[in-house]
Amino acid sequence: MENIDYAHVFQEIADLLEIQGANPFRVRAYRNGARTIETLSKSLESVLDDEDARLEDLPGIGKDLAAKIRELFQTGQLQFLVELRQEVPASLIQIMHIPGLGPKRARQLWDGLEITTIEELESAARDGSLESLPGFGKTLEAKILKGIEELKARAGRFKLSDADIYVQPLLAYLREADGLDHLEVAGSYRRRAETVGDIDILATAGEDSSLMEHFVAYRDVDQVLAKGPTKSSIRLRAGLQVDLRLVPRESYGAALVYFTGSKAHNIVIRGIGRERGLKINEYGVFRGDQLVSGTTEGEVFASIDLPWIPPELREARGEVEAARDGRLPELIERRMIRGDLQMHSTYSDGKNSVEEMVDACRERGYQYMAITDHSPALAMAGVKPDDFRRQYRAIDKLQAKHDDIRILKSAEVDILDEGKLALDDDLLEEMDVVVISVHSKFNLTRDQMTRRITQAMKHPSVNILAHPTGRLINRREPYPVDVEELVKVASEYGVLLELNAQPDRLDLRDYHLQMAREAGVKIVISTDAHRTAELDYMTYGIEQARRGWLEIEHVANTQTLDKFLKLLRK
DNA sequence: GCCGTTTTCGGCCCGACTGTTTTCAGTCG
Repeated sequence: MENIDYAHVFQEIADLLEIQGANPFRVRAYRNGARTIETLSKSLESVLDDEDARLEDLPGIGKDLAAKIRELFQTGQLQFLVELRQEVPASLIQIMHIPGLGPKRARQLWDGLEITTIEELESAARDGSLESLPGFGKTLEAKILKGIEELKARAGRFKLSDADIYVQPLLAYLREADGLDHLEVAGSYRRRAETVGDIDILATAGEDSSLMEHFVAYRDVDQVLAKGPTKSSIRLRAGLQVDLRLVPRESYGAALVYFTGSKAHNIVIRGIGRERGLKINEYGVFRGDQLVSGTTEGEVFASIDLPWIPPELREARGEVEAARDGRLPELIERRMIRGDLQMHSTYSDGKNSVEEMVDACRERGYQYMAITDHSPALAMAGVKPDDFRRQYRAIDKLQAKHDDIRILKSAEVDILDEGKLALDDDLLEEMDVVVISVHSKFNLTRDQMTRRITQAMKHPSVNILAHPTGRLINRREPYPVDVEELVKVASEYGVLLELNAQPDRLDLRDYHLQMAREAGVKIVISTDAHRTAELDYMTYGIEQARRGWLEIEHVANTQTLDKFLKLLRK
């Protein structure tokens, strides 16, 4: 089991206890334990193996949770959870994923109307019987129906970062198989799409290879869905379906193109082949019955006179035409990043001190960084103006110790009603860079929200608009906002737009980035790290930037410190 | 359920917002 699987068990317990009406601090204890496990830099099972390490030394893990971890490790299940599921229908947890419904209302639905599933909830909302429950009115009913729609639309999709957690160990395991020569993940995972449905792995191997046997014997298999000589499917315990295809060596490139997709991209490619009398499929490129190429991807593209196209671009958004005309972008790479412009410290809701964040950025070879703690408008997380000034003095002292990195004084300032900012102008003027973002009142109309944000962008101190659409992947839709208008105002006023690299956010999205690129608006890729390890989310930002066609010149934090500062309007 | 100590138990984040209500409960961050 991976760390995230242990974390999920504790989250489920927390959810079920919450519905039961348990002591809220007990619930939180399970959630804290889950968070500790999820953010652990090493595997929980390696802690179990290590004689010098004790589970109980991990923050939030006491005697009880440690015992539960050991039980899970040894038996693969947890008696306590089994019993809990008999008391509370686990399907109620799904109901709590609908915005507006929490543990109390889930309990109310169960007690009052015997609703335990999304389907039952939907029909009760449709026939109006929900309104018979105290506290449920027409507005909430409509909100629930909308929430169910959105939940259905994303059913079964995994965030890319979650898929990585399962796919990487599986790949390492598969590479141990005898007689293997090529192994690669295709599909939306390879295109680095923000969510993935299932995982397609392609391989080539010798005739006596153990690969297929090895695959279905993987330790995390929940069910073997199909097993054949050239294709097998498994479902992992996490619910992720993985297909493994064994293809002939001479077809490997063609299969990789075919299974990497996207479907729309493949249609364009096949169309060009057909114009030239070629048939392109997963087995190769054919003229009549004659196989003409297909061993590598490069060969397949070359057969229709195209250069190799990076997988991130294969979305039929103009990449084939660009390839044909020799204007494929030279996509940005991780090593080009020289700074990170959004991160938090213990002054607000970050887990590491300013000094620890500075050291972590130096370790990553950055030339500059910005500490962007929250303004006071965000409940609990906010830093008061005096404390910002205290932080800036601390930064001065820290800066004196390091000449290899510039620590920019900053803040993530809340955009309030009507586009006002949550900090006073004189404090904003003391900052080296001002980052703004929306964290409240998401239910404005599109026009109101767009006006609110553009108004804030026009403030003369503002430099960067962070996570411009506010979406949380698989959890919350973006608030309604006209991104095209944001891009236009950014261009007029010299505001940079953020690509937030948190795997939950990835905001702006790939096609917005393409839009910004066209408009000449520079992008800042920031991790929004709340602990040092999250600085490595930069990779997820880079991948989305590549999907958005961004090159080095389009990304402000690829520039040297001097050039970056010149990009900030003053 | 965890933590830290006061070593045996009390404290654990809390304010904004929403939709419902008519003074507040539930959700959210």
